[in-house]
Amino acid sequence: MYADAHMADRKKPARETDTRNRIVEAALETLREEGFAGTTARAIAARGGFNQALIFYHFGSVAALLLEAFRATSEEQVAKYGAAAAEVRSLPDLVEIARNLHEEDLQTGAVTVVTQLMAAAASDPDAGRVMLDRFEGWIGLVESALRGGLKDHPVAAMIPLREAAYAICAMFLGIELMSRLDPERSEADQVFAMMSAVAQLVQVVLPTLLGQQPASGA
Amino acid sequence: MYADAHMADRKKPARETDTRNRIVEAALETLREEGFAGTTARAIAARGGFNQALIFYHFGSVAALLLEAFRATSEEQVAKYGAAAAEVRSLPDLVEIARNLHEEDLQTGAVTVVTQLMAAAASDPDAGRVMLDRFEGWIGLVESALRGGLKDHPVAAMIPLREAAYAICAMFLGIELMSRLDPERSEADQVFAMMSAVAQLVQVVLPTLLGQQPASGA
DNA sequence: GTCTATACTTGGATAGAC
DNA sequence: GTCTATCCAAGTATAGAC
Repeated sequence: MYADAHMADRKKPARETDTRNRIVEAALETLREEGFAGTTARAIAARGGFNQALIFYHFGSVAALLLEAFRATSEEQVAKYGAAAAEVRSLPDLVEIARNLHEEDLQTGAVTVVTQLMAAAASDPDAGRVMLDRFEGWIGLVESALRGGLKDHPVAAMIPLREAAYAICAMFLGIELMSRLDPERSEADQVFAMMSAVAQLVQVVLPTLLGQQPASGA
Repeated sequence: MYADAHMADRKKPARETDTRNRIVEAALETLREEGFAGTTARAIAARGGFNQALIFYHFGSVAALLLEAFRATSEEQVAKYGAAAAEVRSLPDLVEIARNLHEEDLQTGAVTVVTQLMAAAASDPDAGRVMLDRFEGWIGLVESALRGGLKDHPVAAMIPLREAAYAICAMFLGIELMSRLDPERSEADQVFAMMSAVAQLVQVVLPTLLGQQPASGA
């Protein structure tokens, strides 16, 4: 057995081992560039410029490393976008955040990593459950953004926001999944424009028709 | 070189070789059950009860087989749901179709196959382009269903239906991707219920508010 | 903790008999 | 057109030196 250094590292709050982070970074990068199928121990090590054996010493297996990598990137992203989500006061605000995240993903592939790992986890029930658990952070983020955006808006009472958030997250993952396949990535922009139009419609037109003030924000 | 039997088989309209179909079926089944990572030549052959070498004789490579399998399942599904889509006269109709397709996917995994192949194609530009091309059939199907469902409906003129169809397809793929990870698959049902509510809202309430008759159907 | 070397396994692909 | 046998490349993982 190896030294079990990959277990319960949370005890060392100060100065997480540098190497672990390097490995996680290299894993994410590989996932982004090569896809799940190409994310092997050798490929990760080559990209990170360290030894392949380190992966097993620190994480025990490639699969365990990938789950850990997902946790890391997920926490980071949720923290990053959570602040923005808390500021959402209208649906167009939310669409704007989504558009930014999409724009960022074109560069960093942060969401691509999620879709790759989700697809991979489809054949591994244990990994699947872990992934889903950790994805809750995203759904919760969108749900609270919806609550912020639809404050005092009549539709907030008409549809379950948790499910709406789920659907929105799903749509976002699907868009990344599809748009990755297009080298030009031309269509996603128009899709976000369409969503903007819908958001405007719901935010402004609908309340007016109901004889209310349009909800604030926008 | 092998006999190039995998090229240009379209010339033989009558009685496509039996074996090819068996192989394609086995490939789809494997993709469904084992995921992309587990879909190897050996696994496919074992599942289909034929020899591994046949894959290379008939298709040249595993990757080529998978693209062909996607074409087959895609055409079949589009044909199957295209009829239903043509009958769509309201948004709730469309949601109902989506719900049925989801229900079917729980059994047959037809959509799971798509998500698996899309994720896999993310790291192969050529395959990606082919996948996207062939996925157009789905987008077109949803778009024409939208046109049918929103006939004489005011929002049809307010949002680009092509983009809306794209987003709906993306959402559907995302839902399958996510719900696959949950052994109970409990949440998707509620998500479809939510979409039903939204569809009703758009279909009935909105036109009424605008002083029109609600669009027919529903 | 990190490196070298290597054991072991699996997968893609082909040759050649039938 | 199908099967057996096999080659070779690539993957996971570990042992053991440093």
